[in-house]
Amino acid sequence: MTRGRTTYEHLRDRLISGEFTPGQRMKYEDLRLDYKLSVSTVRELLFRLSSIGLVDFIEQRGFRVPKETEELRRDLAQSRILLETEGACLSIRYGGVAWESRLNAAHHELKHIESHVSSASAPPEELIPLWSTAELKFHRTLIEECRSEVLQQLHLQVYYRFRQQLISSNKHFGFITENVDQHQGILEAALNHDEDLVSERIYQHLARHLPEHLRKPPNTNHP
Amino acid sequence: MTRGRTTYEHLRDRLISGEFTPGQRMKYEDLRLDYKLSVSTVRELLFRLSSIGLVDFIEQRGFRVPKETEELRRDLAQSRILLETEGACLSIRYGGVAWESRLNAAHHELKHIESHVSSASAPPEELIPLWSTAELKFHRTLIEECRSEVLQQLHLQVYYRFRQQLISSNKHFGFITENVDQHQGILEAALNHDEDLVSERIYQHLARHLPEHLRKPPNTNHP
DNA sequence: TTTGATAAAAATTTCGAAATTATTTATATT
DNA sequence: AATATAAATAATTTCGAAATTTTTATCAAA
Repeated sequence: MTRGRTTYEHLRDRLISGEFTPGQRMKYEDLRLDYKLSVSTVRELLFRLSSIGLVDFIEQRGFRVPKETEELRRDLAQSRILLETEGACLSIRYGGVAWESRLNAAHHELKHIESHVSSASAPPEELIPLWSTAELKFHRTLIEECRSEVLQQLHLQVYYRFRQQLISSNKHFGFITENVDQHQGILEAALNHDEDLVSERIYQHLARHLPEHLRKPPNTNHP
Repeated sequence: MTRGRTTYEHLRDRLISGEFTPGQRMKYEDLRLDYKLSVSTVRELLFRLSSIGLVDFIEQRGFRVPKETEELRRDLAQSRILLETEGACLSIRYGGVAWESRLNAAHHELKHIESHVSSASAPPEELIPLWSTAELKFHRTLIEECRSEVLQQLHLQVYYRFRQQLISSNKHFGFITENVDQHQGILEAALNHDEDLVSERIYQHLARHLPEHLRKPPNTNHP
């Protein structure tokens, strides 16, 4: 494994766990010192990160952590709904028992972590990365049998950016108690092969990030 | 404007006009000589290109022009349908007269070029870039009032990759006579604010890239 | 002839500095 | 005091070469 790759992933995780302030400049010099790399390598890494939207690049004035805006959060939530409902419905259609079993496993893992988070008075800091990983895994598994690499790639991008937007605004890193039931609900609908219900529940899962006038259930893609 | 930027765009256009063979290696040395740049700069450009999927990057073995596969073409067509129908329907809902007028203009431009292409016995080589630009413009205008920056970004990525897949397989660079009527049909449905019909026609426009068993009209998102 | 090891060549990755451009600070003018 | 200009500083962009890794070529053994 190259140093570029490992550093890339490390930096990516820092970016989605809110270690940088929105709007902050990502200076080559700082990162060069952090990771003991040359500027060119740092620049290259930042380009890779910008390709999934985790940093913004502006010609001749470098890289910045994206600003947090209500608008972008809404946009990302809406895009997630579009991609995830489509992906989930296709997975229900094409996925077999093996998939259902993997989805079950991913949910079990997630539920386990969420129960720990919920029971504590304050969400314990050290569970953040664990929960993040498990939540991503669950949502990725949900769409993984859609038979569209492109859809899955796009979804991953949007998911990362969405998480990044939540992390620094929400002190609870995007976790709310409702999540537990919502994840459960999505799982059950998927196992029942109910495409409409899955769509509906994915929508409800993300609806709180939409403005009031958009908070009506979308008409399903798959009657 | 930096040299990086101009070269980036030049290279992007070469990639979507089929100047490179699918599977071909993008060697630093070759490009360095072509553009009189250093390797690091070339590498950086390739990373930027890979971020929109126009070249594939593999750790430790550089960049390649993506292979052409039936599968990927189908995937990209399907993804375009998803994004473009959603974007078009939202644009119909939110866009005003100004948008309709811009869409009309974009279509007029496209139609003009397409009439030239159709009348000729063989599609004239020099019209390829003109047609490409006009087609992109039309489809981008179609979704530009959807109020989702993210959706538009994703669509652009998918569009570029789709075009790249078509170019080298099809000697006619993706142009067929049916396009003329199809574009006309999409325009008319949009101007009539008929979301279902727009979805249906966008679908038909791209359906020939789908395998037989998927060639039924999708159930509309917006009853 | 094929297989597999070894050496040579070619390509990729990383570096640190030079050149360019933006930003800040200081100075002068209205 | 406010604005504009100029110098100083800081950051970005580009370079070309060194270090590493992969690929290709060569040759001996089965």
